[in-house]
Amino acid sequence: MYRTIQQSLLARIQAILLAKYDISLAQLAVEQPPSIALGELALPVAFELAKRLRKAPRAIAQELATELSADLSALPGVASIEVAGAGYLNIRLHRTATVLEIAQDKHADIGGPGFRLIEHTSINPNKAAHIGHLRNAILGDTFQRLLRPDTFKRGYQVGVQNYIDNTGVQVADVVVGLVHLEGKTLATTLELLTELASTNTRIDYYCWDLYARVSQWYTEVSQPAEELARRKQIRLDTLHALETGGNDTATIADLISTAVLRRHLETMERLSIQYDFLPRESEILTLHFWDAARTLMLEKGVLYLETAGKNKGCYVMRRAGTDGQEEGTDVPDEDAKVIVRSNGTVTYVGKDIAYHLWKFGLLPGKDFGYSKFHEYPTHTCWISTAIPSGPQPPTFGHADAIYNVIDSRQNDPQNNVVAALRGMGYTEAADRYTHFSYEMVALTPRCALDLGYPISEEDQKRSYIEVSGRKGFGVKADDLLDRLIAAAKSEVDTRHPEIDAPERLTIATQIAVGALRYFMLRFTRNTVIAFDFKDALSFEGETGPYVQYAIVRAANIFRKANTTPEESLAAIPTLDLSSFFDNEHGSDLWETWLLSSKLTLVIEQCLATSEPAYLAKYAFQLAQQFNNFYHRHHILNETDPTRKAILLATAAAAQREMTRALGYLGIEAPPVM
RNA sequence: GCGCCCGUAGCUCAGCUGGAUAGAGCAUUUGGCUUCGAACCAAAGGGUCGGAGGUUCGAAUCCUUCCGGGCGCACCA
Repeated sequence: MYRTIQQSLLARIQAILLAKYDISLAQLAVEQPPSIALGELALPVAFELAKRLRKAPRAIAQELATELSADLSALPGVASIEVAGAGYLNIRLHRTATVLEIAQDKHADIGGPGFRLIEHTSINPNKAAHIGHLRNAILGDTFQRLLRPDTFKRGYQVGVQNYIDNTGVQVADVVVGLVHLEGKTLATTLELLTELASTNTRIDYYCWDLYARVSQWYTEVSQPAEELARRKQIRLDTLHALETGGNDTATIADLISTAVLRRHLETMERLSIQYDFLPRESEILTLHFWDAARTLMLEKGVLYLETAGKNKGCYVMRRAGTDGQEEGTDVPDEDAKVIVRSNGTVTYVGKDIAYHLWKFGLLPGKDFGYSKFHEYPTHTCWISTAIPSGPQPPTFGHADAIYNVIDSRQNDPQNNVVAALRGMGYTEAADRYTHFSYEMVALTPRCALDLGYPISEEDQKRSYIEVSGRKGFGVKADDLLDRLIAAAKSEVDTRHPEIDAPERLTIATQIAVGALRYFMLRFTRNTVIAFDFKDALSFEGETGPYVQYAIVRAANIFRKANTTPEESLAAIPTLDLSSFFDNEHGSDLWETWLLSSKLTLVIEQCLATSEPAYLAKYAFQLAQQFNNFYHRHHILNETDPTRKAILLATAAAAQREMTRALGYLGIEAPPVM
């Protein structure tokens, strides 16, 4: 609702500026005054114009105010306009009219045409998911929820994919561990998988340790140089076998990576995170996506053969952010990015360029085969295959815009892919390519010590320490979630002994997920999260459970009052609201309504900046506002029936928007807690 | 050396495209459960917004520079 009023106001101002001063401003700032007593909206536009019109800001503001006030009927919801301070244009809303609109759930719509592809999670399938992967998946999933069509907004068509690098060195390393450290064959690997399944041992946890052992095995200082060289060669041979396919080594890799992938999907589903499609690198290789991309890149002159210098014999591309060499000079661009090695194999960036051309539907004659991989309650998750089989899915390529949730350490490679697209003349695709970048999750030294990792004195002085899958150093996603559930469970057990045990577990799980998802979303993307169990396990203050608790409190009121939020809101048009909002005394009620009406505005802000943290912040602020309201007004004891009905409706409006906001954050509100 | 990010209260972080007295949470101190549940609320203390210049009516926000920290810069993925 707030958004609607804002939009009509801005349109009106711009029309006036054009007519009166012949000025058109693309962007107009709108704020909220420091106190509600000054109004609901503030426009600093007069300051902006002061220079250009060579007039005092206050004088301009006065002119605009007069102009706007002349036809208030053109501004629905606006009660008055006045000049304040050094030249602010302060707008007061018609409170009761606005409350009526909010009660009827009128709000601006969000959405548009086009298909948007979001890639997130993308964990190498050779180890358990850790807290860094959680940040990625939670960011991506939340953003996807903000875009997707639902009952609140028209939204955008979206596809969610999780890229699986099943033929890379990381998987190869685990295969090296199985074959060369554990002495496994294809047959005994199968036995191992059944054994792990029967003893309820997680394959991803098993691989976590094995991967760390292999990494250590490659660099064992006690070994002679020849032995280490032999081990490195084993690694390269294994990687080569995976890329080629059609051998026992590749089959072992496929068994392991698929089993680990299934665990990842389970882990993420615990957090209500789901996918539509799992494109795998193995198909990008076997379906020769790169060949089509290379042809295209050569045609467009983006890719060229280097004939001299250190990259002689390689196909290279100008690196992102460099000017390259002058035309006609013979000096090789030493800084160029190698795409095809001198031995003819393609690098990671090359494969990524091919993959991204596919995403935009720009890779001629190439598509994945698809088959069903996993069934969610509401939809199917597909996986790439070399040969299509059975029923076929909706189209996943041909995106109009893409969002890649990938951590900031991948800035360079991502920029190279964009540079390739741009170089090929696909400027529109390049413009609609969003690297949804975020900083890593690291551990505080104290946390690392608590977990029993040896930390050097130097590291102990740092504010955080980077996690490392290679070293097996980090906090596993499922372990963290289990600890959160246990902590929430013990609270629920003591607070609600009357509830059945399974129900208590459900509630504890909802609280744990709420705490975890909120924790990962409350930081803005480019803040490094220094992870600490004390903060992550907290259910108080600025946390998910705080918001959940506010919703539960509201629910209790309606239950005891023997009514529903819907009924309470429906009663608003029948009430005489005037004496309750249109004075200073009614300001705290009004502020609750006003804040409740800002969800659309906040979502649009999140989408425009690719920053879900704003929504987390909003959910918390609204819960704070509600809790304050809750303590100030004892609704059930209220004797004036009109006042009681208005208080109930106020609680209902806040509860409705808190629930929605949490829904977009992927957090459910438990019935009790 | 080059590129990106960060530096705001004791700690962890917000502060949107420059705007009205710099805000939260945690921690500390204090007050509030016979009340719709205290996973809560209220209050207090606590900040030269890393330093220095500059642009502007106006800078935590933009520009320059310096200091401190992080992460990237392979014929690895």
